[in-house]
Amino acid sequence: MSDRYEPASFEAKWRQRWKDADLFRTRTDPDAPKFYGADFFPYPSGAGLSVGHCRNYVPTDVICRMKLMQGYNVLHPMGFDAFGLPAENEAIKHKTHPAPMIKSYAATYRRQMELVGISYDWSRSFSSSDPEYYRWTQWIFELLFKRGLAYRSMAAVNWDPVDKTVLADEEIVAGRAERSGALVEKKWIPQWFFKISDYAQRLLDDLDELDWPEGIKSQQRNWIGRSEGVQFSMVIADSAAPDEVSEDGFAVKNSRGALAFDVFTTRIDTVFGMTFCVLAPEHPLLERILRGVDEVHAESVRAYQLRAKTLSDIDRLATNREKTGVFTGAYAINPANGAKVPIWVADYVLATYGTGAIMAVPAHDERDFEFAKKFGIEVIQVIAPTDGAQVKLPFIAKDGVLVNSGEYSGMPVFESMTALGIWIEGLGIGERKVQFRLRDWLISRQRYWGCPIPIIHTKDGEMQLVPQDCLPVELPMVDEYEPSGDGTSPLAHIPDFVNTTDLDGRLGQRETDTMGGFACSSWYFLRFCDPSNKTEPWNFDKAKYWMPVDCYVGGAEHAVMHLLYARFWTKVLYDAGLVTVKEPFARLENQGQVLAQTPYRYPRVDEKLEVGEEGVLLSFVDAAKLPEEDIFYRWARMSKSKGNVVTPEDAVGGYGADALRMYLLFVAPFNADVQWSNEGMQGQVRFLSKIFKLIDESKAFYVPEWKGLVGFEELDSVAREVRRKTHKTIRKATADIDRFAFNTYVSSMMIFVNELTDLVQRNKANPSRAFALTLSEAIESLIKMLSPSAPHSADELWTTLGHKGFVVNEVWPTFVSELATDDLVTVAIQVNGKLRDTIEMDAAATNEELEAVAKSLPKVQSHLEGKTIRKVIVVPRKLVNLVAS
RNA sequence: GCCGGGGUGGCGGAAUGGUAGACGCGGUGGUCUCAAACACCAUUGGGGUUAAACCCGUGCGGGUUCGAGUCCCGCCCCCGGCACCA
Repeated sequence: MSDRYEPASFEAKWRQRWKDADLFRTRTDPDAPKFYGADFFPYPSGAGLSVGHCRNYVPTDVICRMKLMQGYNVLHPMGFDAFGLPAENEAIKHKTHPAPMIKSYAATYRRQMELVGISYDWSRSFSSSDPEYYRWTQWIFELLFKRGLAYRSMAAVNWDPVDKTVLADEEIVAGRAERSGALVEKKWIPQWFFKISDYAQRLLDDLDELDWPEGIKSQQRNWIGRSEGVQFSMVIADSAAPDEVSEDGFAVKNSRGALAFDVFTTRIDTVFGMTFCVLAPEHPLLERILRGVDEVHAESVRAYQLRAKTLSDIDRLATNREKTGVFTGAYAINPANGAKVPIWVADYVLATYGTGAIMAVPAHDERDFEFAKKFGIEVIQVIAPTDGAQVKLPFIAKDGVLVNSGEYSGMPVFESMTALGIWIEGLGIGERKVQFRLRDWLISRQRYWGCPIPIIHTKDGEMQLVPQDCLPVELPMVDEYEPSGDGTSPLAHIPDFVNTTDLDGRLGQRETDTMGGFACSSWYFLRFCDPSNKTEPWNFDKAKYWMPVDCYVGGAEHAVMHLLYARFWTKVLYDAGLVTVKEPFARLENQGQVLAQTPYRYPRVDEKLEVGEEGVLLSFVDAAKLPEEDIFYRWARMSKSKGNVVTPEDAVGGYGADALRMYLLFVAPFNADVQWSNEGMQGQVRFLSKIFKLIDESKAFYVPEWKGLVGFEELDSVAREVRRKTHKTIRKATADIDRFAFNTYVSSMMIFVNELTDLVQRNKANPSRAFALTLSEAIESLIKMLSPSAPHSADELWTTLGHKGFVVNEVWPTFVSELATDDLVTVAIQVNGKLRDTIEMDAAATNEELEAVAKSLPKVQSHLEGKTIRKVIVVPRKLVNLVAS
C-alpha cells in the first residue's frame, strides 16, 4: 500500500468488488431496527449529473452507511421521475421518443452515482414511466376517484402557451409558468382536479409533528393559508325577488325575497365601517345586477369586465398597481346598521378566493382605503386605540375598541369578533367560517408523456373507471406525439387509443389527458418498500415496516409542490387503510447548492440586460479571448446553460471519488451553498494522504486482538490520551452525522488524525504495549468512522491492516463516557469576567483548590491590586471568575 | 408589506450562557527541486511590543448576568418564499 491517497490505484477496484458482492442489497434482519433514507426522485436530464447533484446524494449516503454499520436494516433506494414535461420537451428537441431516451439518461445517472460510490440498492430501482409502476399510479387515481377526491370540471385554468398544456397553481410564479417562463393565459376547459382542499386542515395541523426545516413548514402554512372569519349574506337594495340562482361555488342566494351575495371577512369587528362592497369582475351575480340598473352603469361594468378578462394575471397581480373599478349603480344593505352601500366592481377582488365579493371598510383596510380615496367614497372609523388617541387612517391594528358601532361601541376588538359572529349566526344570514387559500390540485395535462388517466367516457356522457384488472391503460408507442396546442392532448388524435368500449360493451372514448408528473412522484417512496409486487402497489406489512421515510433529502424548491402532494396522497392512503402513517417523511433536510465561478462581461452600450442579470454570460472559451478588464466573475449555480458545470467524472478523474465526497461534506454546512474550488478538493487529497501515511506508519504496531487485551493492560498516560481522543472523536462524529453536521464530522476526524500523527511521531521509537493496543483501537475506529464519507479509502486501509471484507459490514464504534473524559483540564481564570490566565488542573480538583490556585497566579494578582474580592464564581473543570472592586 | 433563515478573520466556517475564531482554504517564511508543480515544517483576527504586558474585536444601539457570538428589547442589512387572499 502507498503512504499516499492515490485514488486511481484502488477506487475502481473497490466499486467493482462492492458490485460483485451485491453489498448494498437491502437487508431485512427481523431483529434489527429500520432506517429509510431517501433522496428526492430525480428527473434524469440529458446533461447528466454535476457535482452539485452529489451534494444531495453523498450526505444521505453517509448517514445510510453509518446506520448500516450501526446494525439497522437500511432502505436506501434510487429511481427516476421519468414522466413529464422536461423529458418530453427534451425528446421533441432531439426528435426522438422519450421512452428510450429516458432509459439511456437514467443509465448515465446510475453510472455516475456508482462512480461516486453511492450505496443504492439498485435491485429496487424503477422509473415512473414503467408500465409496472404507472399501473399503480392509475390504481391510486381510481382510489381517489372512488373517494370523491378526483373530479373533472370546467374551470378557468392556467394555460401555458409554450408548453401547450394547463398547469397547477403551484407551478405558476408571478403569472409565469415556472418551467417555460411563458406568460400564463386563462383558458376555460374541463380539467381533472384532486380535491386536496378537503385535507387543508390536516395538512396544516400535521406539520407540527414533522422534523422539517422551519422555512419549508412555514411555506406550506402560507400556501395553505388558513384564515378565520365570518361569511354572511348581503342583500341588494330594491332588487326584485329573483328565481333560484346558484353557480359554481359562488353563494348567490335567494334571501328574504331579494338578490343577495355572500362576503367573507376576517374583520367582522369593522362591519359598521363598511361604506361599499366590491364584486370581482367575474362574479356571476353581476349579470343579474346589471338587469336592474340603468344602461350607462351596465355598459361601464360590461366594459370593465371585458378589460379584466383580457388583462393577464401578471398585469392584474402587479403590486402597487393603481386600483381600478366601476360603480354598478346598485346598492347593498349593511346588515349591521341597515345602511345602503354602493356595490362596485373591481379587479382587486379575486374571483378565486372566498366568495369573490367583499365588504369594504376603508378606515381599516389599506386596499379599501386606497380605493375609497381614489373614487371619493366615504371613510368611517369604527376602531380606535384603547387610549382614545387620534390615529391616521387606515388603522389596521387589532388592539383597540369599537367606536361608531351602535351597541357594540366600546367593546374590545377581539371580544367583538366573537360577539358579532354570534349575532350574524343568530340572524341566520351567515356563519363563522374558516377559509383556505389552498385550491384544488389541477392534475390533467394536454401532453403525451405522462400517466394516462384511467377513465372511459360513455356515449351518455358518464365517466367510468377502467376496471382494475385492465390496468394499466398503456401509453401507446407512437412517432407523432407533439402537443397540438388546441387544448386537447396528442392522445386525442390517436383513434386506436381513444376508441374503446365501456363497461356495458358500448362504444366509448378514453380520457386523453395525462397526469402531471407530480402525481407519479407522490407515492414512489411507497413502491420502494416493495418494488416488484405484481399484484398490489405494495404489500401492507412491508410498507408498515419501512414507512415513514426517516430521512428525506432534497432541494428546497419542492417546498410546496412535491412535498405537499405527497403528504396529501399519504393521508388519503391512510384513510383508506392502505398505509399506517399519516405523514410520509418524518425528517426532511434541504441541501445547499453548489455554485461555480462563472464569467460575465459588462454589457455594451447598445445592449440591454434582462431584469436580474448582472452582465452578459460568457463561455470560458470566450472569456479567455476578451481583455481581463471586460470580464468579471460571479458565483452561479452550476448548470449546462451557464457552461460552468463540473461533472463527477471531472472531479473523480482529477482528485478521486473519496476526495470529492469529503470535500462536499466538509466545505460548508449541509444546507448552505457551496462555492466550488479546486483548492478545496486538493485539501481533501492532502487530508486523505495524511490518513494513508498515518496507517502506513502505525500498522507495524497494530494488534488485531486489541479489544480482548486492552482491558488487562495497565495504561500509561500516553495510552490513556490515545483512548481519550479516540472515544471523544467517536462521540463527536456519531452525533454530528446524526444531526447532519457533516462539516464538523469531517473536521473532528481531521483533528483526530493530526493528534494521532503527533502521538505516533513521539512514541514510535519506543512504543509501549499499552500504546500499541490503544493505537490499534484508534486506527480501527478511524477507518470505521472514515468509511461512510470515504468508503473506497476505508476499504483499502482496512485491507492493509490484514482484514478481509468490507468496512461497511463492520460494527460502528461506540464510545465510553469515562474513557472520553479528560483527567487534566484547562481552566480559564477571569478577573471581572475578563480572561487573565489559564491553568492546567487535575479534572478532579475541588472548587476550593481551583479558587486558591487562581488567586495565587501572578497575572491575576496584578489585576487584583488595590481591590477587594467580592465574589468568586467557580465552574468545575472550566473556569474561575474573581469579582473584585 | 407578511412569513422564514441569516449577519463571526482575506475566504468557507467552529463554538450545551463560561478561554471567540476549531477545522480547512488562501497568504507569508522556510525545506525538498536545476527549476516549477506536488509535498512537508513554521506562522497567520486587528493594534501594540525586540519580546511580553496590554488594548480592541462576533451588523448597530440598549438591557439582563459574575460572565453574552449565544438570552431579552429596538433598529439596519443580506438571502429565500409569498404577495391586492378580504
